[in-house]
Amino acid sequence: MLLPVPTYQPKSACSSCNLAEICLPINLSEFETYKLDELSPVKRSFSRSDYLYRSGDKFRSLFAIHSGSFKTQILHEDGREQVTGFQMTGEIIGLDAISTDIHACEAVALEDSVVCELPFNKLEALSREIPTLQRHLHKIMSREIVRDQGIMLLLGSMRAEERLAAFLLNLSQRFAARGLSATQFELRMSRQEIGSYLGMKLETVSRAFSHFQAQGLISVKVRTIEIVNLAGLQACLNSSRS
Amino acid sequence: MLLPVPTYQPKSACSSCNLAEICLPINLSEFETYKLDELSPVKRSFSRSDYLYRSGDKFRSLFAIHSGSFKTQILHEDGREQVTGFQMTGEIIGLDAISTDIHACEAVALEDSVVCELPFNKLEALSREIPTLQRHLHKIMSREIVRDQGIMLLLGSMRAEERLAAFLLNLSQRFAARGLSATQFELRMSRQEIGSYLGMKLETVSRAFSHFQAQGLISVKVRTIEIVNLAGLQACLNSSRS
DNA sequence: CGAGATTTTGAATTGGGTCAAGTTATGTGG
DNA sequence: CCACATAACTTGACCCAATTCAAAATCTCG
Repeated sequence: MLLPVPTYQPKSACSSCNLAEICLPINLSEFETYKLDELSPVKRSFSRSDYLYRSGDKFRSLFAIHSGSFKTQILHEDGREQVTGFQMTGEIIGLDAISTDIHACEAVALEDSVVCELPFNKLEALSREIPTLQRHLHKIMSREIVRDQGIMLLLGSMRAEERLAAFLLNLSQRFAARGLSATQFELRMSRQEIGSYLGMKLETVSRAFSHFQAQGLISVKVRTIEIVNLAGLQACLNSSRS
Repeated sequence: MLLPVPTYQPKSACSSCNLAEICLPINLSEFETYKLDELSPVKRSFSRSDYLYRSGDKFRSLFAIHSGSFKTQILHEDGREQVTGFQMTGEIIGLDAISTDIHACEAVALEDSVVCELPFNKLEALSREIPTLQRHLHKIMSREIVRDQGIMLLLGSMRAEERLAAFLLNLSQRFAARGLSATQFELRMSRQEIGSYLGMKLETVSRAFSHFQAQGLISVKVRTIEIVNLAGLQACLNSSRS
């Protein structure tokens, strides 16, 4: 299976980079990287508030975010909706649709973004040939499960300010992992969207921001955030009672 | 790849039954079923409150619940803990551990139970050979993601009684899928555990049960539940405002 | 520049949490 | 099998964090 293929230049700069998620690097041999081009991923561009997919759409592909960011949200019959995640460069979305072949949630661009479309049947075929890729895919899915369970913990047992602190610290880590500042960043989402994600009302989000600022933990100017006292913000989290 | 192997009697009655989850049936050819025996799954028994695995344990296997039921819960550093799910016969647990090779949560038997241990590296090897199994595994993982996101919706946007109604209706469906009564069942978990799962205090769970009973929706005798008015309970769910 | 959207802040309200007491179940040892 | 101890559950009264409603301030973008 491991035929040696000497020198190799990727046909598309994209195929490997997209599966090499920032937080979960994948190391492939040259031959495997070569095989990966069979995916022939297609890049697609989106403007702010464009839908990448909608609830009910037929599932064909996973999407690797090449640049920009998205939110995913589920819609309940009765109109209730909830943001289930914010995804940024290097992250994979669409995993929820594998289960039924229908997208269970919808993905909306939070800014101008580019995604790389990864046809799922090709991904499955390739991961049968490349065990490293197979394991990688499993880890990506499992990591999503762990992430979701972390949100369940947050929603089920934290108070409003703890949730926001956890949210900001998570963003901070993710920006840092991408080589951006861990302490200064621009929020791409509204208070309403943050609130939906964290299970609280937008007013509560706003108040929590103001309170953190008053405590000297952060500096807020609408969507521009600076974490002034990172340790202090972390301390917020550990101050639980129950 | 699809060599015909005529008549076949499963060596162990277990290998196929465990992957053929009740809610997600898998259809394999005889040869594939034969191959599946390479998993050589081992059955293990647990008494009530035994740990199947603990947080931090090295990951080696997934577990198919053969009989009985479990709860999974995550422990936060600060002592906070949250039940992330209740699993019953036919369901697979341990998916969270694939991500890091370390179990992120712990699984505790709610009653005397038997599980089937499925070594994950064998499962991966087999799913490279049996595309149907590969797809099945992906669907199982994806379904867990969808389930978790459903809980996020529940925790983030439902009121206490809606949560309990959703919980009871979910249990009802799962019992029905197993050929048991959809309207009469025994809870295997305490009020405390239900509360942890639903993000509310045990007193609130108890009050919600009492209120449903007062409304004539259910009949509660501690852990014995009868759903008297199923439609009424469903109506509870759709009575949202936001 | 101006209109609509987003955010902030205040005041009043309330759902669920907390604390506490009493009741009912469960399980163990005699 | 019963008695007792302990755990689990229910109910009440009070309280507080977060929601709701409202209005003003600020931002965004055509």
